[in-house]
Amino acid sequence: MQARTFTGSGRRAQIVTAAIEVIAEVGYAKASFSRIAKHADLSSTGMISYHFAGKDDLLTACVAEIEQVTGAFMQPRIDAADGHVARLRAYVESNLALVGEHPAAVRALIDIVKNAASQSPAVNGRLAVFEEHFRSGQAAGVFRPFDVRTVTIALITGLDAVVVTAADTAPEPTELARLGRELADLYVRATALDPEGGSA
Amino acid sequence: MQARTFTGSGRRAQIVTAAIEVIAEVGYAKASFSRIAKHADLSSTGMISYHFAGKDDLLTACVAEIEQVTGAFMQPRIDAADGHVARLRAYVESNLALVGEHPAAVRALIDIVKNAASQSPAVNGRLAVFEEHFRSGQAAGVFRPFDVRTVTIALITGLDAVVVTAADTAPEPTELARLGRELADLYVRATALDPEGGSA
Amino acid sequence: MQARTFTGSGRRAQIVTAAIEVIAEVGYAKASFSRIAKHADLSSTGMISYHFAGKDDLLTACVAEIEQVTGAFMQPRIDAADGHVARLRAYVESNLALVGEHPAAVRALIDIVKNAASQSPAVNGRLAVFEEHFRSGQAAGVFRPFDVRTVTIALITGLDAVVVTAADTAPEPTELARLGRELADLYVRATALDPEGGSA
Amino acid sequence: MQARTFTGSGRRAQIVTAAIEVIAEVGYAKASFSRIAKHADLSSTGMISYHFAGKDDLLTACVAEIEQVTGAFMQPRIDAADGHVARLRAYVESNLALVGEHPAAVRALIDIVKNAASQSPAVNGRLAVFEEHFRSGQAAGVFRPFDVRTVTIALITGLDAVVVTAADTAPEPTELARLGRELADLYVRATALDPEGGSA
DNA sequence: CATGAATGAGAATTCATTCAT
DNA sequence: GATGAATGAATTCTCATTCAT
Repeated sequence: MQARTFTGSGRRAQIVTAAIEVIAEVGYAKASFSRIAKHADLSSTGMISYHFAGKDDLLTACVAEIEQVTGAFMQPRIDAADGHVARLRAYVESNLALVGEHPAAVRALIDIVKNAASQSPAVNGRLAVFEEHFRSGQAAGVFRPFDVRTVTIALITGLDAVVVTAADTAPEPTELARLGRELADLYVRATALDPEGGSA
Repeated sequence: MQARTFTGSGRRAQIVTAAIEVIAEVGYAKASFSRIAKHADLSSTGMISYHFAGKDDLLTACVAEIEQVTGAFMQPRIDAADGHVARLRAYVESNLALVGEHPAAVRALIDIVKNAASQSPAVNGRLAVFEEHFRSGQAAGVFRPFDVRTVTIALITGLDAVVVTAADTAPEPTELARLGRELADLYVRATALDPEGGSA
Repeated sequence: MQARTFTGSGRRAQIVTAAIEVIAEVGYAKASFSRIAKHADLSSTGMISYHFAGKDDLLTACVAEIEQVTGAFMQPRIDAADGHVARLRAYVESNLALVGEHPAAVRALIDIVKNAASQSPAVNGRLAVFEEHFRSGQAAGVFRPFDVRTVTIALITGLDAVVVTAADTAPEPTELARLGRELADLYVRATALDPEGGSA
Repeated sequence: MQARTFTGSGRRAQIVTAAIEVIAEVGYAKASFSRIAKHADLSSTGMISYHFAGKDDLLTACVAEIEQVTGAFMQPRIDAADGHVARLRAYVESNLALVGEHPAAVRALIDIVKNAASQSPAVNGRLAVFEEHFRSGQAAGVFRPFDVRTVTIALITGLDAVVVTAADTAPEPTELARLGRELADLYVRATALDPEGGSA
């Protein structure tokens, strides 16, 4: 059922893997074809241009690959959670746990997202999932009424920033878990219904 | 009395202004000396190198200039607020309001911060102010106990992202005010003490 | 069998040749990538950067190429000479004869040597060969005892200067031969044992 | 009688002094107006262009100044020597002794001479003095007959090279004296008449 | 399919010189 | 006289892309 987001030929996969590692190491801005080719033990950058239509194409492939990997890690944890609030918490916590498993992928993804035009599909995809979650949660009466788009932007980028910070310092799994709980607490409180007995 | 944080000679100021506008327009990554020189009606990029020791120096000057401008707008509004919570709200709301006044400055600053090394003074300065505010608020018993650093990172970057989004769409002042209130609500709730009567 | 000290691909060789000629013409200091590219009919300096890691790399390749050429000319003449003194003479004379055969190579090499840091391998290599020759000659009792290093420096640079001067005026082979004899005489006398019957 | 080789106004002298020090430090090639201005505590390079017609003019002034200084040191020592051979020896030895007194001046002069066009007056001046000395010595029958020009070039540049090497290592005065004697020995032997009893 | 050489635009920086004040 | 801002050409190097083999 799963559409093949996979990178096709061996060469493509090899290049994508190298690109992700390079982006994670030196950042999006400095991830030139040269550097990626060198990292992938390719003798020339022509190779990359041959397999990808351009830098955007390569980046898209990287994002797809990363989402494959991160999805495989996070999705089961999110699915195991019951209810909108628990799923929000599971998202945040599994995202931080992910840092311990695939630090390069995480760092690369966030760096790409940060630098990509905000209209890019990758960015919008992540936003859309969150927005939908909040909207249905509001409909179900478990999230307070707030401007879904604005809150989504704030929370996702905040989460990204914490994840990047964590990835930079490579902390212990227990510390990652703590950060996840901290942030999940923050987000749950931020979106929770007002206490019912409140006079306001 | 105020030491001149101002950009010194006329030319320097002109270049800084142009640089800010260019960064706001095309982004940090593409803000080359060429582009800035063209924007500032300078005949050569050598001009810029003459007035600034390098790209870092120019960027630092830009940040200083922007902080001058934004501080002048936001500080009085923050100072007018009473108490930690109100000040947090004032910060968020005046930051959004600022978008209507100085969209280029806002966009440029955030782009610089995003791309600068996280150790840069500009970044750390903003974080430090927030952290201190949260810490004293916790001591005063108006914020719940949370990991100040983690929460600060999440909230500041979230705010930045909303601000950038707002700057991109150039909404009416009333819409900006609404966004400010939305986000302030979010942050106030996220950091508020638990209701005292709570059974949990 | 001889490992290829040769310049590898055709382009590299072409660039090295052009570089040597340019250095010979305008001197080390003014031998920019631009000039070399123009001389080699390359459309851009990027070409050179593509084939060589930097200016040092190109220069090293030039030196290797020149030493290849000059060695092929001088070595047989030196080897044909018998004894330390005759070999010293053969070195000096064949070096001046070389000017008639490869004036550009000779001029370029000396210019590079002059401007390179004195620690560069090219410089040290030439010195080492001479020093070893003097030392073994002293041990064999055919050269008087002198400070080998100091004398070597003086004689090599003196030889270089005469060679360059000769290269500048492009004299007849017979004139080159005469200059060679003159200088060889000078050096042989300078290093010869004192006459045995000398009272001093 | 001595024409005023002195640098005229205070500013000129200041610039010349700085230029000499900069050339001695970083070499002729990297001795830009910027660097010299900085070294001289001038706020702009325009100052230099104002006082000197161009780089050549400044260099000429440097050479004149250096020759003033070195002449003041060497000339008395040379004049004190009796006879052509002794004067040759005195020249060489005092030149090496000079390294201990004015290392910057020595280094700068040689660097300028090395890089200047061989037709420059500075270069020719030094050669002419030597040539004249050798010629009159030959006429007086104290030097053997040799090609004066060729030998002069070889010996002067050899001397320069040893001097530079010495200047780089900044040895003790006694070591400088030893080097001077070594080289003087070399040159005296190289130019000496054949032993009279020789059958040739 | 794959390669690696070629391309040409663009990057930041340094340079000697000029010129209005 | 003196200044320092301005100039524009030149420097090495990197970039993404193209193309013939």
